[in-house]
Amino acid sequence: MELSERIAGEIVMSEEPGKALRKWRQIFDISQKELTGHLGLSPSVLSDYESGRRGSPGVKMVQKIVNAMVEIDQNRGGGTLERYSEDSISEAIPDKREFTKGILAEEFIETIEGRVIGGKSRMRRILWGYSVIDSLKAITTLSSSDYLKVYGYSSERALIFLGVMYGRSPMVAIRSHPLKPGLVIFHQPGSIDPLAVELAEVEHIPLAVTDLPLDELFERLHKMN
Amino acid sequence: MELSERIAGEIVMSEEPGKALRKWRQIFDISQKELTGHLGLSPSVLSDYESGRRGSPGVKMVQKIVNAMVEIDQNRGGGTLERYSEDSISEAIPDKREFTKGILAEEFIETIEGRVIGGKSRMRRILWGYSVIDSLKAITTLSSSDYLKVYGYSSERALIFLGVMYGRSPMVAIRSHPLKPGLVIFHQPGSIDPLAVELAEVEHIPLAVTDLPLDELFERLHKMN
DNA sequence: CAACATATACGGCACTTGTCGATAATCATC
DNA sequence: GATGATTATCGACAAGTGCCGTATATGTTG
Repeated sequence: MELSERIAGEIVMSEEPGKALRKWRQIFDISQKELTGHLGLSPSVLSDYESGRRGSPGVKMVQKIVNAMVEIDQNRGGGTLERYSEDSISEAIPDKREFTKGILAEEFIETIEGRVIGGKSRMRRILWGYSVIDSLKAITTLSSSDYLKVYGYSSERALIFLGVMYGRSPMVAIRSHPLKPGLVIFHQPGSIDPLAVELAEVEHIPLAVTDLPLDELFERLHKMN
Repeated sequence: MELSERIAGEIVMSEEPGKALRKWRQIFDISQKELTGHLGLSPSVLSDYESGRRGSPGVKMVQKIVNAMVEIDQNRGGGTLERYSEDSISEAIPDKREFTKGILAEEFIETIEGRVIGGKSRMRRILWGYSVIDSLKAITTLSSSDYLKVYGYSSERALIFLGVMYGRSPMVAIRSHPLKPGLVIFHQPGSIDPLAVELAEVEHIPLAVTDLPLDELFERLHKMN
């Protein structure tokens, strides 16, 4: 899953590892000089690999190089990295934050005056952020790769769904998705499909409902920390 | 995406590549002897890598080894490979097949007397298999990693959902999942949620409904080729 | 516990990496 | 078309891989 592993894998399994190395260096837009500088090596080293004079670099070498590329990219603001992992933010996610310190699911629910309706077994989970999702916009405008972005840094977070009708679809989406949130909130749902509750139970994800007005909800979310 | 690349990536980026090598060899359940035999090498070679005497095998070495593991597994019937792409079959998927030659989505629909209700733009897609999914069982018994197994070798296949109520949840699941089918069929759905149709449209996945009795449906599926 | 299959350990040798530094070739671009 | 940055090429040498064969452990299982 790690991007660096994917890159490394591609390099290793490539016919000409040197070419693959170069490809990724260019994707990251880093010069041989900068890259080797970062590693305390002389530029000719990289050139030798890329051009194939050394045809089978050791895994430690590849490791160092890939890590260096990722680090350099990160120092620059992580542009490339992000382009290759998550996508640009869409309006389907009106709010999204990471906490500096964890907060118990229990407390989270309390703060937004939520009523727990399922997944009670894991109320003492620690959450590290939340994402607010406009259900309708999400399913109509988000691409599948966008879905990953719903989860920020940690998937141990609350997902708050707005505009929920029965709550069945969001829970099915969660069920079918490899990343699981630590808490699910429905904001002013129509009615609740028992299946939604059952899925929360099966996945051991606390599920709660809040009826706070939207602005009040955002208010309380922002005050959290 | 290639499993071999994922394995290679994991090996290369691992702290101890030797350990990772061993891990995968064991997952594939291949002895050092068999593996090295396949490569025309002596077993001590592998042992030396795995135990770390040679700490940084060259990429060509890793490549050879990973390829050998995959090949051996394939010669044996590809058990492990499959387990890592798809999982063991659950009753939520009563039927699932790969075709030997592709079939047009159009033809597929015709064969099962389907009525197209969305995603008409891509009727000439070629399908390479199908999976029948018992909707209720699927969402209640499949784990998220199981969901991958719905897709056999190719995601260019038809997904046939049984026991659909409105068709909303299956389409949302598809929407949120990175792998997309080439055709979606609902078997005797209750009513159809317009959103399901819209999603089919957005994803450019033909969506059709069939009212054939179940046994007749299976009959026709089996006759396909 | 034999007997067998499997895995580890290790000395040894040819060949390749890993690394430098210096020089030569490319490539923008002012 | 001269300047500066980027990449390519290459000889050199220490360190390490790639490979073998054999000897030794470490399991299994009849």
